[in-house]
Amino acid sequence: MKLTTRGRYAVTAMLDLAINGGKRPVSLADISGRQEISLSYLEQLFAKLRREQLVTSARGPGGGYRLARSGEEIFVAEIIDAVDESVDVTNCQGKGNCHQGETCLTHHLWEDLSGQIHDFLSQISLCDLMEGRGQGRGHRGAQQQSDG
Amino acid sequence: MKLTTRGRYAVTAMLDLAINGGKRPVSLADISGRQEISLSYLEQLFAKLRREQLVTSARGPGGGYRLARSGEEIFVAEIIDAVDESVDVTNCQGKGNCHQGETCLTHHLWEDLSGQIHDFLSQISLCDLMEGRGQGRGHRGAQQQSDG
DNA sequence: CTAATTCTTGACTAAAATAGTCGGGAATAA
DNA sequence: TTATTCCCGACTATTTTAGTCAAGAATTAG
Repeated sequence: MKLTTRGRYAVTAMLDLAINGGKRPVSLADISGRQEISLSYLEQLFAKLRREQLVTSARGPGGGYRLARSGEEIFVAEIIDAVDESVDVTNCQGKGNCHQGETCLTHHLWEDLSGQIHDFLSQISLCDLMEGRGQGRGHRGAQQQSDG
Repeated sequence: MKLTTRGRYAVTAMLDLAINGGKRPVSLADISGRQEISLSYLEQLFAKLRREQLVTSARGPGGGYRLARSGEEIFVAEIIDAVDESVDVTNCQGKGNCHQGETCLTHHLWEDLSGQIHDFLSQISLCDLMEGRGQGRGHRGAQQQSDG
């Protein structure tokens, strides 16, 4: 698991798709305009998102992209996984050739931690983000209250 | 919040410090040897860790670094924050000059999400990692059992 | 004091990742 | 047929990451 601007772009774009995608597909040009992400960069990202079957595409005029599933069934972790290859936690690549075990220990721990973050993000769907729920549980105190 | 190998190095190094640091400080040379991280790179990381008061230093023979607080009071999020400047979630820098509000919406959401990850990592202390608890709750099933 | 050890700092470099560009194509709807 | 849109690969610039080097300051041991 890795967390960079690239993943943010992908989540943002998918969210745009979720928000603006009704019956008709949404073109990358539209997303590019709204979210101020370069078109060609979006193309690269969506190539990956399509490969991971998070979106479907339609060519030709009026074409564009659609979510492959409903927003409730697409999770942030999937999106980030699709576009950000995960860091390799490897000095030893699991070869077990760490001289002292210490190395392996910390690698294991990081891997575990990374897995927890992944699990965490696997609970947050596009729908959750849209509805401002974030994660569906109360969290971070009072951010919902200002306009309540 | 950002999650890269650099942060992993920092967490690993701090964990090494927590494990191997008794009464005497631990030298970067030792950590470098054990964790196979280049000495000079560690120097850079620890400069930041020291600036953020996560470690204290002692020069001269027998010198090295010590945790500034107990392992229970140092959290993963702090370590990562210290060495990885956070991604800026900004097209509009909060200036509010987003033409449609859409942009601001997604930025806000990402910011929120990022905050949640941060909160999550703020709950995990070095001690938790050492004790293999990860986060102190049951999670990810059976990872402790293989060598039990 | 001297010498060895260790942190401290800054400048520099190489390699990789990120973000973005360009150009040609293929499918499709109008 | 033509405009639109995805599709794809190669290319480039910038930034970040990781690592190197060298000089210097503090401290302990002898």
